[in-house]
Amino acid sequence: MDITVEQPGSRDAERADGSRPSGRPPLTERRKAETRLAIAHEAVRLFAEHGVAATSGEDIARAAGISPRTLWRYFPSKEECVRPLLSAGLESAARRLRELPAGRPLREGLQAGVPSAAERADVSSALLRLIRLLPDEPGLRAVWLRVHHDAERVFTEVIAARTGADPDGLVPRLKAVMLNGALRVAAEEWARRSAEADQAAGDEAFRRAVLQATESLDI
Amino acid sequence: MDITVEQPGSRDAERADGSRPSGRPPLTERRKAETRLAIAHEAVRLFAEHGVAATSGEDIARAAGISPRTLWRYFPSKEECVRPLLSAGLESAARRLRELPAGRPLREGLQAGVPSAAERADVSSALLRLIRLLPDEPGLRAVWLRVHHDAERVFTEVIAARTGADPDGLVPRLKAVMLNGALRVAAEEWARRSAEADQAAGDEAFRRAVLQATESLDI
DNA sequence: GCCATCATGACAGTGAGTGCCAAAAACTGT
DNA sequence: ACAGTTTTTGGCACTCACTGTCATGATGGC
Repeated sequence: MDITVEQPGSRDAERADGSRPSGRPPLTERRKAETRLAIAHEAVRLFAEHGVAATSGEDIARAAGISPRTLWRYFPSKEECVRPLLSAGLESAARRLRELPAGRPLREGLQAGVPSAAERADVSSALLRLIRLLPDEPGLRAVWLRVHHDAERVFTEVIAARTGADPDGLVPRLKAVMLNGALRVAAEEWARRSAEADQAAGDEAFRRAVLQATESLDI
Repeated sequence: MDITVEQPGSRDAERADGSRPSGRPPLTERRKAETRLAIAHEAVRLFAEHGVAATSGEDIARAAGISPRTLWRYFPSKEECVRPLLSAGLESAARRLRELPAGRPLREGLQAGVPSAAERADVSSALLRLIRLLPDEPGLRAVWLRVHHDAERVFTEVIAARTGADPDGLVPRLKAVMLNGALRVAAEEWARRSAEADQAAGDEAFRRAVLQATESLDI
């Protein structure tokens, strides 16, 4: 379910079966998730305004209203602060694919587009700004690549389950990685076209890329 | 030709037309390339023996017989020290694709396998050890991903030139990224099988992955 | 309201990475 | 071979990303 790697601050996320460890209050959990997202938004804003290099961890912490020590407990590096925004679309895509009725081609679960996948408008607009930062910011690009890399495992499992193939086999992994790369390009294209033209053009570009990829992969 | 990003220490690599800036002596150039590779080998050895976290930049510099300050001029981070090994195979693959006669399918330029692409036995064996470190070392995995990301541009151009498509268009980029991901999986599979079984098995796995990918991409 | 648990913050420390300048080495021409 | 120039290297001091540890405060269970 959860694509992001375990953060030191979220010691007890939900288990695979949905139960919570002892009696962990969802209130605290929710507040922590909000803090995570607030940090991400502030980080993107500062990165966009001054660049990554000129933004210190202390700056981000101050903007988010927490101490630097707490910031490092939420994220292992300042670049990683933007991860919640970058991974939102992929998590949503993975969820859709899992819930897709058997027999339907995977592309049906992927053509919803980025903005509807992000679900919240502020997330979507922050994501747009963020993706436009990627070409000039190698550190953020690295996070973008890592986020997608983390998603490969999930896609592999989904594809294997759907085609009845061995999840550790070569073909499902190959298709998953290729699909994943296509989703990355599609998202980048979405951001480019959304900024150049309008949102509809961005969505259209996303859909076209997904279709092209899923057809050639036959999924 | 050169996939690796420009390093601060190599201020004047060869130009695209093959000429050198003023009268830059190839002797110095060659010595620097040797130093780069020597650093890479020592870094892999130390990373494999003690782990990345327990290996300091000073350790690598001492093993390579240079000062720490010089090490940071050759590479921007200790993880990046392994880049020359990781990028060797991709550079070789890109070269093969460029030199492939027009009309031939791209897969013919890719099926040579990793070891022959690395050309030197010590590079190939170091690469094998290195790829086996990737699952446990997030920092090195990030370099692996970045190296492949850097190769995407080259593959895009090759594919666009071969199919007569617009190099800035969606389809060439899509195919390049997907092919690139497949090459990454193929190399990982090569390393796994080479260690589990023997070199022939590794080569076979590599070839199978490349064939599968190029066929579905129709290149 | 009391207790256990856990998130937060303050402080000090490590080490990666950089700017700056001086020394050394390599290349140029004569 | 030698002088002059350019380039590479090394030493030093510095910044800052990030961590271990402990004290403190907030939260939830009872």
